[in-house]
Amino acid sequence: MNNLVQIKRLQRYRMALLRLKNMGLKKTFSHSLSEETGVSPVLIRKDFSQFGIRGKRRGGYDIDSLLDELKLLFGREKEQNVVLVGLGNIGAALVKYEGYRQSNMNMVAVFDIDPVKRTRRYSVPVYSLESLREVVNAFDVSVAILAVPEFSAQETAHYLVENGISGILNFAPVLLKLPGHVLVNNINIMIELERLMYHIGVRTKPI
Amino acid sequence: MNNLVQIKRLQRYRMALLRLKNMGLKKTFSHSLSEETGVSPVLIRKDFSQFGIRGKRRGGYDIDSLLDELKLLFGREKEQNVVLVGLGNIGAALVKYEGYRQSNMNMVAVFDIDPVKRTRRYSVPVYSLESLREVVNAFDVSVAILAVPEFSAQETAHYLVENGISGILNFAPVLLKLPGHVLVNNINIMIELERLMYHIGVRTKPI
DNA sequence: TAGATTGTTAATCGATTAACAATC
DNA sequence: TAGATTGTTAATCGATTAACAATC
Repeated sequence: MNNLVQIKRLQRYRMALLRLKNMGLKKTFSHSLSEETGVSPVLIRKDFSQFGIRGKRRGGYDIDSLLDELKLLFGREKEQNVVLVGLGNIGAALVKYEGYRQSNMNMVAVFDIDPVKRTRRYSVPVYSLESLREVVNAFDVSVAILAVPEFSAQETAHYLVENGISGILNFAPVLLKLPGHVLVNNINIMIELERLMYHIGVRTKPI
Repeated sequence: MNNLVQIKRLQRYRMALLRLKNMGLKKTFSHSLSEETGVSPVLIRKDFSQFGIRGKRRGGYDIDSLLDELKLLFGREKEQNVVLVGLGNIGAALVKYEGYRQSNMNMVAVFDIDPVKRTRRYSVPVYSLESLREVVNAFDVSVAILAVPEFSAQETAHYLVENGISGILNFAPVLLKLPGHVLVNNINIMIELERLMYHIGVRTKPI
């Protein structure tokens, strides 16, 4: 099993389960989850089975316990701290975003080189990058959101890694070159739009 | 070949090529591109070959022509229009974002149900959702960015599809249920962070 | 020419599915 | 019990890699 792909599927199952729970359902079956997620029923059962999640032979899966097991699997019982670097358009939107609490995450600090931006008042303190190491140590941070301009992304990412960060959610539209032990997830809006357009185009293209 | 995965790789090659071009290089080789992207040299050559992109047996690939061919492949020579729906935190950041032009995309309109938000002045006009169909027809829009709150995402997405949208870049943290012909790309910040944390956690977990 | 690199065909590997046994 | 569903083992399928031929 390609673990990366499998983990993505597990996250997808969880989103579907939240939806079903929200609709007031208590239990579900591999075929219902399949309908919600587009993943085949066998594969769903196999994924669950491989992570030690068991259903009832005839009664399907209990939604609440499924969600609990997934939460456990993703280590979401204990709160995890993140930092944000860069207070531009996207950075500002990300500080104001309210969803962290709900996912048991906590944004403990924001960093920006611009002193003017550091005077802005958010629910999260804004520091100069010089304080990064201190914050990383104090709050045991291993993951950072990188939302700086393209031209400084590589340099800043490198600085983050030097100061103890080992996972980066990168919003800058560049391929970061970092030591092999560092994990990077890229969010690139243009690339996502482009891929949508490509697939739509191909589909509607005359033979 | 899983076309979805292959297309993602091609986009990745392009990002690497832009970096190399930026560094002043004129040509490259499958092994250099491999170093930049983490994809094996054979697979890179195979990908190019399958899309009819040819190198020189001994001289590698010309970066500019490679970029041209990829641009052509992704249909990026002709401008494509998109709309944005939802002017919340993320929506506001996305209107202000400057990268569309560069990718030969054009945001032609923003939609929000809140009349107060419609008075805000951006470089893009803000309308009520009632005008959606008109804009879609006038500007031949097939892709929309959805940045509305979670509770209204499903309903709004459905409305978009009813009015001619067939590709959605979804920022709302929900699994959208839409007709099979509609393509959805999800951008979910919490899920990305969570996956980073999972992989870091697994890696550092004691045996 | 020798060496380096592309491009392709065959082999391998891993992920998904089919078949079916287990059981509630 | 019969029927429905899970969970697993074996088969298939597709994607990646290995091997190598082509050629600049």
